[in-house]
Amino acid sequence: MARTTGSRAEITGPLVRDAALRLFARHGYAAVSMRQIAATVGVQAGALYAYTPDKQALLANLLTDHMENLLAAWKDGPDAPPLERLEAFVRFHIAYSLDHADAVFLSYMELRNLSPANFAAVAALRGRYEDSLTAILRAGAEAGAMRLADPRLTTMALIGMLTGVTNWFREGGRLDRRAVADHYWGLVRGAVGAG
Amino acid sequence: MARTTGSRAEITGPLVRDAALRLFARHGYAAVSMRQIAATVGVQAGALYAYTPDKQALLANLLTDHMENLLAAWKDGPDAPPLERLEAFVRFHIAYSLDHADAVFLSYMELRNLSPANFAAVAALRGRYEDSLTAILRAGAEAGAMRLADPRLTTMALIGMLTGVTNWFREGGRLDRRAVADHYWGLVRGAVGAG
DNA sequence: GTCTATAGGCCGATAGAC
DNA sequence: GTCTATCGGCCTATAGAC
Repeated sequence: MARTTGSRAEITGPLVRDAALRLFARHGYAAVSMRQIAATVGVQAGALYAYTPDKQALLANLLTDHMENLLAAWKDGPDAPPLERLEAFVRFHIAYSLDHADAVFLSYMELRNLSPANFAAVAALRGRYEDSLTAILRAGAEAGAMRLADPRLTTMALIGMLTGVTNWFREGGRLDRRAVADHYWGLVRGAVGAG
Repeated sequence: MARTTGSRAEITGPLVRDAALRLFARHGYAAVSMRQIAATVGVQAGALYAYTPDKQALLANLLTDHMENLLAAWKDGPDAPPLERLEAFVRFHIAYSLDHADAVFLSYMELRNLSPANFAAVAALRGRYEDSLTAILRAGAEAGAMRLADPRLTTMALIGMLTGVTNWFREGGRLDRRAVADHYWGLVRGAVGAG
């Protein structure tokens, strides 16, 4: 069923979200005006309110969608050996973070600009993602494949280390993505006592 | 030499900086108005301009001072064994980050709001700090006390991991600072192949 | 050093035409 | 769905009195 001309809602909506994500990540939520977002998309400011009730909802939507997409993209293999599961997690997390650097940056930089209800929703999703790594670490420790003092602290430490790659990695630099992932996996393996 | 009454410049100046640091870290640079800072200090907005030429200089000053203080506080012992130097760095970095959480958070969250010149100055200071860890790792690898594939990448990974402690650590939580530092040191030791 | 007052401007959001 | 026009408000920074 081809659409007739007149409505551009299906393309403007995503464009608004893309522009907002990019601008919020680059300049900060508070520093970006609705007028700037509109100008990037190529519409007037008033038109944005056909796609979001207000600026705050636009941010909350970007962050919750990002966390849901992240959770949906991570496919654990609970029956595989723990070290294989951990390696898969490391490579997945690095690749996903680099592929969605704006969303990753935004979702731990602008949590403070969410309403309490929206904050709780995003925090809960993040907790579920962290839990999936903790489960791998526990399984590895129980199976004797890893040596670690505190699975929860190790979870936070490893996620911090892996996410940090977005702070310095540059496409076309000395190391490509594959080399970076290989090196990080070596560091993680050592950290969990499986060197 | 006791001061007579009349001038409160010596106390207002630091109060302005403290209030700005705290408010910028909590709400973001762009979201905080000069009026809010002034109200926190207990003066009118116009009075702030006796201490800073503008809002941007206030931010730049906070960030460069933070990096200079960090560099001044870190005392390496180049003649000690590399593993001892690394342990000292780990414990120092965690303690300093937790003691100055607002400044740490601000100085990698608001770099984008610096003018190019101010950005370059802060980035150069940060580079010097990173170099001091890289030097320890190189010394450890040469002495055979550590096994690592890439000292520079390992530097970025370790600093990311250690700084990340500010994202989740809460005073009075399950683990105290000493326990957290002990655990992180164990992870770092494993990561550099000195487990 | 701090105040009051204000200039000049951009903000988020809405109303109503098309 | 998008436009133009606009309301009411808050912003940074400055001027001039004390």
